[in-house]
Amino acid sequence: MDYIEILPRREGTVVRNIRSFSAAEILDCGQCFRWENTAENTWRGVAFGRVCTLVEEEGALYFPHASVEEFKRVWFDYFDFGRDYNEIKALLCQDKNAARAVDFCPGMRVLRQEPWEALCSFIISQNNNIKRIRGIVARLCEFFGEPLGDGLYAFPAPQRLTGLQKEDLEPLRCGFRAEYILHAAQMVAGGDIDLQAMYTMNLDSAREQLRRIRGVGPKVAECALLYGMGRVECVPVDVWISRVLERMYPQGLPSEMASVGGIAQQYLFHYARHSPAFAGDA
DNA sequence: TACCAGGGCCTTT
DNA sequence: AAAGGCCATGGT
Repeated sequence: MDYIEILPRREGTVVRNIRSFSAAEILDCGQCFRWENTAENTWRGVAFGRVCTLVEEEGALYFPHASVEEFKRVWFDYFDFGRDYNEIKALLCQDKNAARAVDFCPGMRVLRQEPWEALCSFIISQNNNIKRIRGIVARLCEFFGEPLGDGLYAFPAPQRLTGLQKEDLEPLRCGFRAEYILHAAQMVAGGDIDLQAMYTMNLDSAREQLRRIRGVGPKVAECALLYGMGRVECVPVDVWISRVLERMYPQGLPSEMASVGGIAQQYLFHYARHSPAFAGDA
């Protein structure tokens, strides 16, 4: 297990003995849409209604604006420090293909984002590219989220969006997704769907409930469960993963990986999109 | 069943 | 600079 050390600094918190962490791999891989590389080794983002600054140092991570208490309460779980990635990587690397992907991005992790933000973000993500998704999400937060200073905004709660008409979302320029967002907000705010319960409930029931939302198909439901509800056995299949499955796993992912299939998918997705080796190999 | 809407980014030409 | 491909879902 990674035993990370969490220590106060005069300003903020430093975390040492971190393995398996690369901010670029984690924050710029299409699993989240609100982090920016603001300076060398420095990233700034918003999650759980809080601004977070993160500096990658030699063998450590520095959170200049987070107290030890806030780190433990919010960011420890968000960055999934409670999970032993070394153990998972060891398991995945028994397979030759997965080992290549893990070697390509050994600092990858699956974030534990807020359920509503993940659901809403991945509704926006459908039939869309990462650049544009980031723009739409940014405008959604600017128009409807609580200001947090520094020109940053919280992700708007579903309650904030109920009662809006799709015309009200025109400034987001999200096209046909506007009515999907509003329908999702109504279902969640109205209690028709309990996102919190989806952390632990039967997986197929969760999938079924999510798919009652207009605009939520199998891919989006799987993304919401994986990135928003901590369901790491979920494997969203987009075109990239579909290529990976075709070429590397025509019989499907090995059953040994099933319990962490979503994490395996994260390595493989990044590998397929960015490795010249994958692109070059017909 | 097959096909298209919606729109902006990307790659190729 | 222009053209064409891409994308997840729902509706026709």
